[in-house]
Amino acid sequence: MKFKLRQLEAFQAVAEAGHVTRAAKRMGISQPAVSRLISDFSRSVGFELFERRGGVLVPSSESRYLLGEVNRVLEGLRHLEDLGRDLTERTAGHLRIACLPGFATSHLPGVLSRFLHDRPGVTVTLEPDRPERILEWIVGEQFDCGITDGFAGHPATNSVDLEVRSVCILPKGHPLARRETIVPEDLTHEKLIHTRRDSRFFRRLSKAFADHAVDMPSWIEVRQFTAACTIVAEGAGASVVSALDAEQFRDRLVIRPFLPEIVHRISILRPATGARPLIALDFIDAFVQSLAPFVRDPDDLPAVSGL
Amino acid sequence: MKFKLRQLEAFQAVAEAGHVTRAAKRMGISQPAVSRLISDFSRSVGFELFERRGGVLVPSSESRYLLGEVNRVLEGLRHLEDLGRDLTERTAGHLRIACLPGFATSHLPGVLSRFLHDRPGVTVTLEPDRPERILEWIVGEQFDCGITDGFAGHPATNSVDLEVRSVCILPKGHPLARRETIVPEDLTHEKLIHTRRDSRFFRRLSKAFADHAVDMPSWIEVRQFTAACTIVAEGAGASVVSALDAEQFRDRLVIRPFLPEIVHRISILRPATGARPLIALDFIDAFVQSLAPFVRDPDDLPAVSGL
DNA sequence: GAAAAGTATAACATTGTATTATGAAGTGGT
DNA sequence: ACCACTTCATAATACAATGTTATACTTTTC
Repeated sequence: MKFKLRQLEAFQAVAEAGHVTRAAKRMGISQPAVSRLISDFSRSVGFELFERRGGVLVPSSESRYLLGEVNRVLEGLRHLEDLGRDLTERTAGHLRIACLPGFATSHLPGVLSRFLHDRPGVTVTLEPDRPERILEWIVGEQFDCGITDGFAGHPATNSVDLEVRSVCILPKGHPLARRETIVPEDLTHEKLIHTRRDSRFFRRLSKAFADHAVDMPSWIEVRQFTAACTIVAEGAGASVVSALDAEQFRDRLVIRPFLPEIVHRISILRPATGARPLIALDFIDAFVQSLAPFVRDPDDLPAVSGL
Repeated sequence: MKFKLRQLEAFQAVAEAGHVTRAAKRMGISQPAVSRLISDFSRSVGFELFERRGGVLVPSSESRYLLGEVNRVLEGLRHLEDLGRDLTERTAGHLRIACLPGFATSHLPGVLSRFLHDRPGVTVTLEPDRPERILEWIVGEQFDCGITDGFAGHPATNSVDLEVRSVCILPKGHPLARRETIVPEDLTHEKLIHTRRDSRFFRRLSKAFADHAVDMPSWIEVRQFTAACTIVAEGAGASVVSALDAEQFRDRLVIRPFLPEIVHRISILRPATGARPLIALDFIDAFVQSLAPFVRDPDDLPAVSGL
């Protein structure tokens, strides 16, 4: 005795409507179709489903028993279809993101909250850590998406790279703030805050000074751009940092373009093998878009589709 | 996006089996059929359901979300089918019985326990009351089945009547106990316990004495046969009662046939209009069968089918 | 690299689910 | 009690879903 879904729906509709005709109308099909569904169902269970009470059909004592269960099953199915739709539209699911600590506190929260706003069913795990651990996690498929920098490529990952512009930051009211753009020559007598000497960013910066044939000053060495921003915001020194990090301090310091252009390359990683959760691709796309104001060439953002 | 039941089943089967082929085997259909169900389902939800991991199919991160709900829905459906089967086989349902107080305590419990033994899903409401109330309840469709006596017929009810034999009961060791059968003449000098003078049974009994041209003695007037049985069982008097009630006291008194045959007519009622719960008809049938040893003509039990 | 296993696609048969047409049965008003 | 009206069931039939076998393609496995 195998129940057909359609029979259950017809059974429920008739039980609620009290008439075959009205049930048919509600289901959007013809009346004879409902008649047949009901009679087939009745034959398959072996007892009368309804009795007539002056015009209206009332569930028999047997089928009243069934009706409760039928309602539960059909409601479960409706939930299932909702969930299916949510997953299709990427408004449900789970997203695991590993990122550098800087992103977790500065840029990412805003992106995430906008991203989740239209996706009420989506939940997120956000794990800040060092680049090496991020790579491990992506390779091991513990996370759907990794945001890191200084990434040299790995066979078990796919990645998109973004080249974020760098800017010069100055304390408010600093004399150089009047300049439209800052060049190495302007900074020769400033107290310069910069990243560690073994970082790729430091090498690029010092090359810029060398190319301009000026000495590069040095005052404080920091590990993160955010630290440099904080110090400058306090009113001391000057620095060249990623436009992204500077943006968070926009109201506490002065931001000026720095020439020659120095880019800070960040990478967005995905496991090369395994599932490709669409929600993750959607997120990466949203993240890339959010960086548009800060990349070197905003008109040529990398495509996420091929990840 | 309307989910097909078969697609869900295939989805579940493949997720559990890890291979389309094995899922097909488990479902008892061909492999291409499952292939199509899966691909249709996948197209309807809009994302990949499975990814290959070295030969086995693993649910994608999206479909893992779905799988839990699918399992729940399908299990609910299986439950529903079980319930349908139980109702078909009349091993589930609810039975409302109204009966005379005598039945509720003596004969009925045994019948019910045997009836319910093979029907683990069936529940029963048993309500003992006076005949007038029983009729009311049946007419009002508050109960599926009424067991009463002195019933004169009612347009809103169907009934079967049973004529239960009467027997003479005597205290243990009573001189009359040696007789095979008892006739009115035997009782003329006994202390007779009988029902109320306005009862149909009393009139029949006194007519039996009159027909034999002997005086009918009178000692105690009771309302119920059970009361008469109890008194006789205590060792005092004699009585003529329904064989049914006497049976409950078989080990505490002596039972002898009484001639001429006096019958006690009991009626089993059902609402004429409204549902005909099959479980009720089954019960009535079982009840009638249980009375076979006590009716006047056991070979001619009334049919329940027409009720 | 070849054999084996697993899977997808195509062509077709069967069954389920819908349709319209129509007759039977029940309801309600004069 | 009759008649108009609504409601329901059945029949003939169209179409979609679901199953089949045959076969080619891909991936494992040795």
